[in-house]
Amino acid sequence: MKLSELEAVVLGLIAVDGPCTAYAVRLVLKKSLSGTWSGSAGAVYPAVERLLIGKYITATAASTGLRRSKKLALSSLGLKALKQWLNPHVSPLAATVPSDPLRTRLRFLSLLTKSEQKEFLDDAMAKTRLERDKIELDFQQRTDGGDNDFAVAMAYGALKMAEARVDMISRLIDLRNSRDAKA
Amino acid sequence: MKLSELEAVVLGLIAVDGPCTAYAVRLVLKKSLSGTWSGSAGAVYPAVERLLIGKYITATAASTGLRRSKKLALSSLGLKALKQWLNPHVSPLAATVPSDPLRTRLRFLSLLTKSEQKEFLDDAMAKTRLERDKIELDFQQRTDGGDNDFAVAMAYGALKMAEARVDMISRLIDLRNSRDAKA
DNA sequence: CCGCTCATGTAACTGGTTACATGATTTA
DNA sequence: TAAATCATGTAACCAGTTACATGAGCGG
Repeated sequence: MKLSELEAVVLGLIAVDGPCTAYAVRLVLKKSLSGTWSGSAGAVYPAVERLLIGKYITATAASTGLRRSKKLALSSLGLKALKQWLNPHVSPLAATVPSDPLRTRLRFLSLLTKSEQKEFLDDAMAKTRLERDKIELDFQQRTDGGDNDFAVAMAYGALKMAEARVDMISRLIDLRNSRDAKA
Repeated sequence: MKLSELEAVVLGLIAVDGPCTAYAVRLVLKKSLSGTWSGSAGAVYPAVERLLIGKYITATAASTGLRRSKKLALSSLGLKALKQWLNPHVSPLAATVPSDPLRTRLRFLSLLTKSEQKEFLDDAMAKTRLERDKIELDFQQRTDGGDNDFAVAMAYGALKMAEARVDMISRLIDLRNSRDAKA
């Protein structure tokens, strides 16, 4: 009854995006802006298999012509498991600040020379800005497109997070510039 | 020459915190505010072993009395590997917005009843606020304590990220409250 | 002397990655 | 008709988790 993060997301997608194929789930994961979800076959199909074994979902053959295909649907047990997973008591990890590989790397920047540090920070600035712009666009589209509150909130959260990263880098660059100016 | 995220962090800690024991590294990971790093023996010791095999670090026996202990030190090869790891070209993942288990869960909130949703959001609000306060304190301490720029920047980034999460939740709550008021 | 912390490890398990494989269908 | 995409899967590999084990030193 304890779902992995991927299992839960797959189950959740089957639940909210209606009965669908495993492939459809894969595509959603692949296209998600966050790089966390690879949506690789080697991850998704075994996860679906486990969900089937656990009776969290049911599969019905739905072949269009000769092409084999399975439509996956949520079971009542699956809904129960999902609600469990959503229970904050069960997933305390949802409370702690997520780790950020970029932030992690800052810790070790002192190992680089001054010019290497500058290079790193300039690159990070450019990339985080780019990312923020991409997400801002997505947020705008969802807002204008009248997506449901939750989807908009997710986009908003992602945007704020992207802005946090830009802030972090630009503040560091400014700080170092002012230090250099003084010296 | 391709380091896992954990291997790189272990290597980096050995590099910046001077020669130290594997246990010392474990403690740093355990105490880190972000829940990503468990610092479990089963992860750290094998990682150290791999770094030793790869000649990224060297070990010298440093037993105090009868207690066995190994001091780990960075090698020049290790420094090279770390610089590689810091190279943005090598770690593009550092550019994408990090995934957030809380944000992930928002996507599936529509499966809950209205009151369950409220419960979830209120709990999330309380917890993210608490987390933000904790991190704010840490940031203050580092600023006042004259920590180096990078450590302060990391704390700042973590704070901004915590604030982003609070924003995300509070905005969603407000939005739903105003919807309810209208209805 | 009992229990906690220091300090090291090991073994079983699990879940995700990479890469491969198959065959049907669509599109250029 | 060749290439891309739909749709399914499998197998080897790897790293991290959980849990266990050992033994020295230290504080109450």
